[in-house]
Amino acid sequence: MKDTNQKKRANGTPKIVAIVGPTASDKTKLAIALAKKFNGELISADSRQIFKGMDIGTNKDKSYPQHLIDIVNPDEEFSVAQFQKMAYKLIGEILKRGKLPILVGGTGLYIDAVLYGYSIPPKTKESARLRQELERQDAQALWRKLQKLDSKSAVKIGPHNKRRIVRALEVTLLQKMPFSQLQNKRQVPFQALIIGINIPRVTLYQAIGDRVDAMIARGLVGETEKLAKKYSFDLPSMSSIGYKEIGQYLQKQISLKQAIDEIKQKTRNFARRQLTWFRRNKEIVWIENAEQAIDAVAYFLADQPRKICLKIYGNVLGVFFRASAQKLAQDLNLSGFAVNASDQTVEIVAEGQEANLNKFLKWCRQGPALAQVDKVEAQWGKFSGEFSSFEIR
RNA sequence: GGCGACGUGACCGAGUGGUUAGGUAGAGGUCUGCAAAACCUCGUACGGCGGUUCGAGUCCGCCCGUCGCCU
Repeated sequence: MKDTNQKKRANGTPKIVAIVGPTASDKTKLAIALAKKFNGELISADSRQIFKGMDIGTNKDKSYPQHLIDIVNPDEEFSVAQFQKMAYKLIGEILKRGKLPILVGGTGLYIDAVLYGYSIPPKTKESARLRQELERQDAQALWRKLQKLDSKSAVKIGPHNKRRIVRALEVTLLQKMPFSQLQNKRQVPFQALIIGINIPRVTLYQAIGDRVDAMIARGLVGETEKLAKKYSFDLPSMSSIGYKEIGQYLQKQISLKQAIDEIKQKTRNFARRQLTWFRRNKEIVWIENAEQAIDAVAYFLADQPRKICLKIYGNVLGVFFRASAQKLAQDLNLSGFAVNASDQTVEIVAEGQEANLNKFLKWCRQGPALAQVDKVEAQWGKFSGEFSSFEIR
């Protein structure tokens, strides 16, 4: 099984898997299981587990090797761009070893930067100086400036979000191009399966509470005390959830119980933001348990034909949707059919190679020129082989 | 039993006759070099019944409830 997978991997576009989900959703546990099963190596995509010495509070799992953990000291600067660069290097090396790279983590920006090839304007001496200068001014003034130079970004960011206003201005001024136009994606030399862990909200919140209690039991206070001897709580690393609150406790500003409650609260808020981030990515395959994840990866690696059932909402009738879909389906070697449903939607069943089905799905989200697609419901299933061609019904 | 205070949305909490206080939690969203960050949006409540008034969370009466004090 492993051998044939690797052979196939060696031929077509290289494949990688990403595991995403909110904090406390047991991403790492799942990733380890997948790594063992599919001969993979783990690359952590976690903006806090990069720090040495911050183990308990960031919930590191050191029972299995993971790349990009413990790579900088808490007082060192680190950025998405660095992460992206290191991750690309590792992915290349792991593929060369004939193994499956598995990106696992809850830092959505890090994941997307790698998966979608963000090209991030570089940091230079000028940019650093400019940023310092901008940071001294007040948000309102900066926003008005941004409005003039890049109104699109200004609208998107809003007048209060100073951090992002500053960055947008910095890039716009230095690159002499609006920030909103510089957000390019590069073609990425691999194909990714993104698995999202889906847990009911109440279960997740329960797990967060339990995990924080466990951190305390494992000595989060001691760990924080040790770190506090070397590092200031003003550092980004030290103001992470957990360390910040325990820091306040150590400085006698709040009680231990207050600190614990606060950590749980902040972690819940954080988990919610992570979910918002991942939910908007329609490529994510949401799974409920390890078996589903293993299935999804097996299909992905095996290049076995699969089936997908689509329901397309929007202005999709009388716009040559079915005809265009048929043409593409034929090009992609898919079989199945497209039909206008009675509820003003188009329904499509297609079977074929998963990669092609994904291309097809991507196209359906846009539709032909005249169509306006609001929503596409997709359901994956097992290949049946019942269709000999792709027809319009 | 008597006297007094109080009763505001999930929680905290302002408001004493005439727009939606606010905060927290919650939910939704934004996101391209700090992202465990930063920011945005949403939520019509005033214990019940009756009265006064053009108009009541805000005044009056009764009832219910909570708390305190007294007997």
